[in-house]
Amino acid sequence: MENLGEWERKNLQNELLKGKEFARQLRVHLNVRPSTSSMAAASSSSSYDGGELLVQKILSSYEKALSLLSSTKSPSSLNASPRSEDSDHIAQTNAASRKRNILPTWTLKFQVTPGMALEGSLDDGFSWRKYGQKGIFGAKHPRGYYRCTHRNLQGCVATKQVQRSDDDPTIFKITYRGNHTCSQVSNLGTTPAAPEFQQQNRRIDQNLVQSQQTSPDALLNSWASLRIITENLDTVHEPILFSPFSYDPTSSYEAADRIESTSTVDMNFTEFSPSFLSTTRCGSGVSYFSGSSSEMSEGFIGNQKLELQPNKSELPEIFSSPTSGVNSQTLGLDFPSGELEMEPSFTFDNTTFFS
DNA sequence: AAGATTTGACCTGG
DNA sequence: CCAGGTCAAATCTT
Repeated sequence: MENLGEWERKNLQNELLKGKEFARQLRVHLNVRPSTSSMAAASSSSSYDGGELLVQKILSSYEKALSLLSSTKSPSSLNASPRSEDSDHIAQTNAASRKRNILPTWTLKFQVTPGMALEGSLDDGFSWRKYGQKGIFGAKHPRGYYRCTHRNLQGCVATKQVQRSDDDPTIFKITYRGNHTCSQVSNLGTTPAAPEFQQQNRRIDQNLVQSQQTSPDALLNSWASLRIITENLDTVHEPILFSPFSYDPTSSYEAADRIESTSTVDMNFTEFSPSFLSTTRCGSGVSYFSGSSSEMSEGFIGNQKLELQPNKSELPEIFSSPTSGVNSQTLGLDFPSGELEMEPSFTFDNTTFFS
């Protein structure tokens, strides 16, 4: 029985402030972007402006979230979602169930390729501990329930549910609930990932390192692309930022006005497991994504391309632990300047996911 | 031995 | 009452 209300709120506020600050820094970086400025000024101006625009949106989102947060005192103020109005009348006798209502939720979809293992719970960079599995009415496959490993130690409330798709068994729907509030950041090679996955991790990490060291494009190729599908995004209508996993502990929270909205990210993983993301273990948040609302129907639809324009020096700062300068150690993702266009082509090689 | 997973029981909201 | 979510004892793994 934890009473995380105040604690949660504090954390949220802290992270929002951090995120805001980082966004500010990003803006500075964007404004003084050195290398590509002169030569590529003309060619990249549009994307550059887009970056500035993104920063502004991010900042305004943070402002909004912070003001929402500070305008109220009680933890229940987090329940600023549209649906909260419905639940306002609900008796607040049960903190747990109430907490359930206030946690931001979003959904990813993964497509796996048969043959390879699916250990690590589709390792998304966080360490999860399975606490339940249940058959779901009308679903062929059971749903797995995971919570953050550091739940007890750090009170991290993040949970996720993993369910294999009925129609396409290679597709997994992963629903994340709550942002990570734990602060552990692991280093390369010391990830608490699923043991049987570690050999694979090592290999992949090496690939990653090589990708980083050789060319950012290689990494991008590894990333392939991903596609975002959003669902139930009732309040947000413009794409802001997508980080598929746990890159960015500092920009991870969904804005308060978006709590309970759900976005779906579809991605295939080809030959490159996201386990390389284990370098950012349990930061303070998983991804933050939003997108224009689009109906969510079958498979991979409603593709919405996200354009990221990370700079070499900028991204690690965003996509790393907020607590310290572990950038180079965490991901060190070197994105080339310019557009990063993602489509679903990651492929998981896991089959024992629901063993 | 400690931590993770499994699994049936229990709890809660609709 | 039922489906979904969580708990916790038993079991497994390292």
